Amino acid sequence: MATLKDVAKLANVDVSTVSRALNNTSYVHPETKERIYAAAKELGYHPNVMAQALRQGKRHTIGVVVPRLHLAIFSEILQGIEQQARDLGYATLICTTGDDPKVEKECLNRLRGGFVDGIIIAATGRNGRLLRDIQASGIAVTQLVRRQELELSSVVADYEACGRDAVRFLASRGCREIGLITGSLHLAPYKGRYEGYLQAVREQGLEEITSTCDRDVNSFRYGYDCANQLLDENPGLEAILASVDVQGLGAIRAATERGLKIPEQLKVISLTGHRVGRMLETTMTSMEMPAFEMGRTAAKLIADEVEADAKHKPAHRHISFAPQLVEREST
Amino acid sequence: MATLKDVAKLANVDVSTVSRALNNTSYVHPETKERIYAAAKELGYHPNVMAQALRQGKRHTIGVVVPRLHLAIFSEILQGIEQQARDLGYATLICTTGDDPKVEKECLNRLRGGFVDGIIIAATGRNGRLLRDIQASGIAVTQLVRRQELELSSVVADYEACGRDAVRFLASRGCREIGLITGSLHLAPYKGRYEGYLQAVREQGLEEITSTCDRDVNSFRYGYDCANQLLDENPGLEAILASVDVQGLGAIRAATERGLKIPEQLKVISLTGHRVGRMLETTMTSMEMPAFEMGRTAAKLIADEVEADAKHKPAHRHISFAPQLVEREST
DNA sequence: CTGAAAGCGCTTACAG
DNA sequence: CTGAAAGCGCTTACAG
Repeated sequence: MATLKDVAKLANVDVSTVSRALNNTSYVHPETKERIYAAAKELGYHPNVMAQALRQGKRHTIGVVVPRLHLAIFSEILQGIEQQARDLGYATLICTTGDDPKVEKECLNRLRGGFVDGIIIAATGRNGRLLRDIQASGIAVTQLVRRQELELSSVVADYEACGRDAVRFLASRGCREIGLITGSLHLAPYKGRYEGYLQAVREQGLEEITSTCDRDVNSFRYGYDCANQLLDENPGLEAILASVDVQGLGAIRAATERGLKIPEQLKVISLTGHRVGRMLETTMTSMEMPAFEMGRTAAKLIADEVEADAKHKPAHRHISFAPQLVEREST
Repeated sequence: MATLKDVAKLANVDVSTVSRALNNTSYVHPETKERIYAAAKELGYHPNVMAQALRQGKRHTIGVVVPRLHLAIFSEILQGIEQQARDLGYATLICTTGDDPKVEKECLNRLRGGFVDGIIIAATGRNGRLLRDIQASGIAVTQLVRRQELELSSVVADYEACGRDAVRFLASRGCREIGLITGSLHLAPYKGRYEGYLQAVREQGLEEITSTCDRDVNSFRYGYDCANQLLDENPGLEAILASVDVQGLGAIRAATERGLKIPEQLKVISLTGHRVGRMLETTMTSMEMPAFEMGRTAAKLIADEVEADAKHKPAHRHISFAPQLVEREST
């Protein structure tokens, strides 16, 4: 790799002049500039970004830490983050944790060591202290999807509304027995959906019917097993709310295998839609997430904070997006 | 952020001693070590990885450049890359290009400038020269899924076998009219699947029936439109081969809307399965990709090359994986 | 066992 | 308009 020094030698000037010419950071005699450009081109010079970063103290990079990418909403949110970040001149560095606190800790420690200016994270919730430390050490941190630390900025969806609106919608269609497939209430999105569900269920004078099981929660199988459990225990069940799309697929499959007609005998709604619902044989009614926008917003938040003067950093902000009920064939 | 210097001052030793103690790179008196550890802990010291990298010339980071993550096989392959990379002590930096050559170029130029030791890429094919330059400049490059440059290592699936095996399987079930939804033949995977299809179709004495359309190729809509086109033009069509899972979803939907029973009146196979087929109402027969293994292998390849002596770099290697036909309800 | 020095590749006051 | 020098935070021969 050619360095500034090589270019300087070839162009017969000092490295500082090369730096100024290439970065357009001060006037350089046009002829000199010419020579420098030619030399840089000839050598195929590319600046070493690590050296730049070390010198300038800015890395122009955002780290994103999410539990998983495959068949999850995070891969869609990431598109928004990446696009916005690119527009603002930032690169994006993605880490997945599989929701393992240890892996998450490793990721964070790697990132904090100079790799990034800011971190966007959908956290396990077990490294809150570390996250606050990182923020305190001068790296901007924004929570994504899961809001666990109130002192850190966050971009989330209104999960309570998801649960509430879905129940109200079903009630307006005459459903009285509505089951919810949920997950660990330690995770804010599951808790939120549950609370919204509960509120609407009570308000409608219905009974609470929920199910969890002992599997990877973001999976087809989780939805499948829970749906079967709900149907076994509630012969009169009229509708199932799945927390996420892949659970919804599992629920639909379970219903199909039992010979239940959707939506006549059973209605199904996904409370976290990310473009999957409309692709199915029986399309699935979903609370569609503004995932792309959420990603863009998180990236913007981080960039704003990074670029603010150290003296008046913006206060942390909590932003919540409203998902939208998109009615399809499963209801 | 605390630096080595801060720790040195607090522990009353030279920075070099701190470095040696923290990295266990030479004997340090136990008592001194103790003091240093304590000081590091007190200050919450974390090494600046950019400075380390600049000094050592190694970054312990692999860049991954893929067209997209959402609902695509790349998000599954990435799990393999990340896990293997982590096991080998590398971080992973992901960029998505949306298959836009310009964005790809930007990504590559950013990565080459010191961010990574190696790059794994599913390329657009329009930056071949740049990729060879990068490899020549000392950054290891491995192609993923799409093998376009024969001088660069690659990890791909046997796409010809996908097309061939699927046709043979259908022929053995008595199908005679088999349509293929394909994409740009400039991309190796599409070309491979098409050629395998063609070979088997001829060998079975059948007629070639293909379809493309003018949309984003990795989409539900692409599969939906092409399937409709195939069905319109070939009233006797017995089976559809979709290139990727989301196209398969589109094809199934198109068939359903026409009132065709799957598999009795129409069979559907996805030639690039990544765990979606088994989640459907009518589960989809697929050529399942060993995506996780492919990811692991690509990461291993890069790491091997990075760690080899500059003198005897391993020659480039082309590795091909055999997908597996998993029969489900759609055939 | 530990310190002083050089240097990774860059940027940026400071002179002139 | 340009050069010489200092320094970002680290590692690593070189002495002692």
